[in-house]
Amino acid sequence: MASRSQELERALVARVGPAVEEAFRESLPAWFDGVRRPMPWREGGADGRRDPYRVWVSEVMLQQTRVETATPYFERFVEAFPTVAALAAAPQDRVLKLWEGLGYYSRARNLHRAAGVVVAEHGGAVPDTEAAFRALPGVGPYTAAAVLSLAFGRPLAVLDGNVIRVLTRVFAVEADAKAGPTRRALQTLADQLLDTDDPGRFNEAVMELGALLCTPRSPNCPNCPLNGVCAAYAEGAPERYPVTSKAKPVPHHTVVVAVAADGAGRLLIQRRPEDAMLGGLWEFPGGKQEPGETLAETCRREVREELGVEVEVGRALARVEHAYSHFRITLHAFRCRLAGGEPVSASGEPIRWVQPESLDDYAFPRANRRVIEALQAEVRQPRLL
DNA sequence: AACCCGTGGGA
DNA sequence: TTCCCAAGGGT
Repeated sequence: MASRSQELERALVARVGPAVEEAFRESLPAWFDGVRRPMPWREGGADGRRDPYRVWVSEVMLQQTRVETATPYFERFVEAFPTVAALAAAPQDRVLKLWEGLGYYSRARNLHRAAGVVVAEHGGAVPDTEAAFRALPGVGPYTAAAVLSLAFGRPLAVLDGNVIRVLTRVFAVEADAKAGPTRRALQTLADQLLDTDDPGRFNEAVMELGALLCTPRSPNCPNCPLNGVCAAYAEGAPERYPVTSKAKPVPHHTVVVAVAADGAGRLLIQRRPEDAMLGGLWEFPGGKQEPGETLAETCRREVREELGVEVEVGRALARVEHAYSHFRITLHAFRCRLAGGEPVSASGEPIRWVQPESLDDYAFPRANRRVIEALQAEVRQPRLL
């Protein structure tokens, strides 16, 4: 009894004939050479080869992130940490500060950890075999195939969102593109199509096609080098693919944070646990409003629970709407004053009193950064009451 | 397998 | 405004 992925695999691979192979291995790379966008991690060194470390950093930053968004982060990051050894030697706070605003912060923590492993176990050289590189934290099937093909010429086909979109269209795949069996079948298909003479060029060509022409909403089929072999184009409705299940509704929470100052005007911040969401970043103490609570009550309870001290809640400082990956919040920030006692973190995480100007030295999540912006705007234009 | 994990931009 | 989703990985 064949599994669903095996059945789909056979059906797809059976459709790979000379015309399809020529389209993917000749027409597509030729098109790519003409439109290839310059990117800082695409520059080769004196020997014409790319620095595996820079390719690696770029691929991690590009996970679920647009090229335009990642590019300035990449420039600053490799400037600060030019080598694996430099990254491994850096304190995590500094790594997270350079990642601030890019999101999915476990990527930064894992990359930092992985750099330590590369130094400790591979003499600082990025592993050039699939098994060794894949074993590093934060390196999954996509990143392994991307780095090893682009930097070392290994014959591994990438399967990312672009490739999934291109393949499900060319082959008119009706199955749920995100489901495991479908992904496995598409990986096999990509492996089959891969041009082993220049895997890096092939992989980048498919991804560039997905980014520039075979886009989710309104694909530019008339200019596509694959339109002669594309089933979705022949059907006349390429945007119907890939087929995916509907996203489930996201919950909404009301969150309150305390911007508490001491006599010297310093503000109280705390670091989030490493294994939590936004792990390792700093924030103002606070938390979710519970049913029946006023905002001030939430503020007092959260500070009491987290730091063991009472606060007097002052006036509202900011109201921030923010969407995370799987829920939304409305965040209310209040000026607060400690009513006595020294705050002690109940979770054991570091807390710190810092001058408002020094807040820029710490990595904060976006919503907290909005609160800081409101704080700084107030300094420039003080309230008169 | 299903869920968790950020953010910004475009339609 | 709301929704989608972008060079995914971990659990």
